[in-house]
Amino acid sequence: MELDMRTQIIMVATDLFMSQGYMATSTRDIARILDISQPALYHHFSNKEELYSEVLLNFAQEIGDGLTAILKQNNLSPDSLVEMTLYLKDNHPVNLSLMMHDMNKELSKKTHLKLFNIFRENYFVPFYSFFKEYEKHFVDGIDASIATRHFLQMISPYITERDSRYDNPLDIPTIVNIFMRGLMRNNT
Amino acid sequence: MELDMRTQIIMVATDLFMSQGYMATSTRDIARILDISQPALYHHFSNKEELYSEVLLNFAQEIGDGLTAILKQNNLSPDSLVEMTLYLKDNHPVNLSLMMHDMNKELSKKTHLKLFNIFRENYFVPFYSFFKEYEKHFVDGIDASIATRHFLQMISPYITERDSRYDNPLDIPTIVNIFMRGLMRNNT
DNA sequence: GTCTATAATAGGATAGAC
DNA sequence: GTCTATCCTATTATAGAC
Repeated sequence: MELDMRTQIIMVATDLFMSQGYMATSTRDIARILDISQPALYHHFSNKEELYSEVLLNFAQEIGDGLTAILKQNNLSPDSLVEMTLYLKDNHPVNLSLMMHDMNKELSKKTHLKLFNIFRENYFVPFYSFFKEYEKHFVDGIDASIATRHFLQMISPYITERDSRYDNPLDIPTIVNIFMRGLMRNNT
Repeated sequence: MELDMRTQIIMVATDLFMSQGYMATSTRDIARILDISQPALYHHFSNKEELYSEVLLNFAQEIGDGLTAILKQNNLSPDSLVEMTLYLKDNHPVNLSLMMHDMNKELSKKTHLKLFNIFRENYFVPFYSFFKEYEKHFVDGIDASIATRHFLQMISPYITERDSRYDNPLDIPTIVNIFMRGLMRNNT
């Protein structure tokens, strides 16, 4: 079964945008891989930004589904947080920091707002559900919402390509556990 | 007293590179602000990368001096960590994540290596000195070196321009305290 | 030491033929 | 729906006059 060109474009664009970022990925790069001309892209998408937006939309929804699945499978157990974060790392061809930077800086106001909500729904909400479960044990002044915001922000530099030279498979469990310990009132 | 052109160029370039990153800052932008022609830059620096390298060199040394001063002034008290981090935030016109990305991705191998060592000396070492002082109270498996590495990595997305809309003045103390609590064996 | 002119390259996007 | 040709703009960098 053949995929239609629009779908193929999105697949290739996802690969490139997610690994290199918005600016560093050119429409020519995308076209070359698909062996079509660069203007052909403009039949399927009105401009580069719209393509990027479409890519992020699909991508974020997949991630959201994955995170929610882990959450349900583990019944919100404490281990879920490490598992969800490892899932992020493994399934993100991307530098998450870079992606957030692109969303904030490289795109028009309108696209930004749309993607911000997609991000909220697919990244924020699953982690929020986790933290909500343990909220009652948090130190004073921290609620599930604050915890989620900080968790996603601090973890973002860890969500990056596998081949990074200064990478250690234990980094994710280490930092997630430090964060969780720091959050809880009694940790013996 | 007039500053020589080389110094002026570095000052302007620091502003732009540090706020926008390497790619998004053009040599034309820099020249326009100084009211000189773009090729004039090439009399003082052999290319854009060398200019960036020079900028980062000076900038990192200033940051290193500032951090070390706080450390000495506070006699390594526990508060030092929040103060040092706030100092970073206040004195970094920059997105620290973006700067690290540029160092890793946009520059030649040779420049990268040179800057990596500068970074180590001026960012890593001061924080390492702090963590070394409290190392004996850390949970098992964490030493000062690991703590420093994680601290800098997780804090990097917080070190960004002041005007960010999703910015809260309490964010730094909050995340720093969570990290520190998570690190220590006994936290009552 | 700074200028103008310009090369060389690359980017996004459009026009119009097929 | 895809192509070729092309436009417009922007980038880093060099040549050579002053």
